[in-house]
Amino acid sequence: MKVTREREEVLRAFLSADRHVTAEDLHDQIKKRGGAIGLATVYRTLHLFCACGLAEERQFGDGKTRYELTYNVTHHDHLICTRCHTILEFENADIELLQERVAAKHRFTVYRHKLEMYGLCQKCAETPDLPPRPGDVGRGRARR
Amino acid sequence: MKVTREREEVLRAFLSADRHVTAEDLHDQIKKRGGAIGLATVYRTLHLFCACGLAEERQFGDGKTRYELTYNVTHHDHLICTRCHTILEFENADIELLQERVAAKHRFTVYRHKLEMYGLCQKCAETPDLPPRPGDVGRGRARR
DNA sequence: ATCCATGCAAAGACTTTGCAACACA
DNA sequence: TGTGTTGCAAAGTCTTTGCATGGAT
Repeated sequence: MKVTREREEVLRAFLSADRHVTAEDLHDQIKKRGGAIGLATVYRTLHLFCACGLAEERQFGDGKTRYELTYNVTHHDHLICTRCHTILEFENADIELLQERVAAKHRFTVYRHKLEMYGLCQKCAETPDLPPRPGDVGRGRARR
Repeated sequence: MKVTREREEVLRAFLSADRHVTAEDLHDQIKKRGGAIGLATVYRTLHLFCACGLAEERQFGDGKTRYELTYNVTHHDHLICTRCHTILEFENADIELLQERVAAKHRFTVYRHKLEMYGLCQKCAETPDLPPRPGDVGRGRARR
C-alpha cells in the first residue's frame, strides 16, 4: 500500500480529532491546517483504513457515517446525548456475556455487535433551557 | 388526523409485511396489489406513524431506513444475518438491567437504546457456498 | 368550503465513481 | 517508468420539499 501525503494527513487528523468523526470533519480539519485534499480522497482513505482494520464505521442515526480509529482499541459501546451530541464510551463484560448467551440460544454466530443508548448526558439533563428532544436522533436521517 | 385511502393502504401493507421494511418495500407492495400511491406519500405517512407512536425507524447499517410497527409491541433487540438478511428479535431483561446500571453510573438519562448483533444465522453458517461477509453490513451505506 | 393530503418532479444531503493528471516506489 | 492515487465534477441513492391539484370532514 502506498504512503501518500494525503493518507498521512488523514491519519494525522484522525489521531488528533474526536473519537467519532465524519469524513467531512476530517476534511475540514485538514483544510484548516492548510492541507489540501479532496473530500473524495478522504472517503477513499477511510474505506481503506476500515478494510485494513485500522478504523470502523458507525452510524448513530443522524444520517452521517462516523469513523472511529480502532487500532489497538478494545471493544466498547456508546452512550449518545441527543442534545449536545456528546458520545460516552463504556465497556461491560457482563453485558457481553449475556449477549453471547442470547446469540447461542438462537444458534447465531456473531461477528460484530453494537449497543447504543440515546438520551441526555448529565449536563443536558440539568439544563432545561431547550426542551429535550430524545426522538431526534436514532430515527434516521436528520430532518431539514 | 385524516383517514385517507393512502394511509389505510400503508397501514395494511405494513401489517402484512415483514417486521422490518423500507419505504420502498411498502411502496412496491402497495403497487403490486394494484394500489396507487406516491413514494413521497409513503415516507410522509411513515413519519406520521412514527410521530404518533405507531412505528419506529431503525437503521441496520445498509444505508436504508427501516420501519417497524411498534403498536402494542414490547421492546426487543435484533440479531441480523449479514448474509441472508434475516432479522431475529429477542428480549433479555438481564441485559436491560445492566444497561440501566451503566447509564446510571455515567449519570445518563436514557430514552431509547438499541442492541444489534451482526453475524450469521444458523442456516447461513451451515452453508459454506458463499463466503460469509460479516463486514458488509453494519458499516455504512451499501457499496455499489 | 376549508384545510389538509397527494403526486410529481425537483431539490438536498451524503457518498461513490469516471477520468485525466499526477505521484510514489 | 508503471501502477496506483488524487481531484474534480458528475452521477447515484435515499429522502424531503414545493406547488398545484384533489379529497376528507
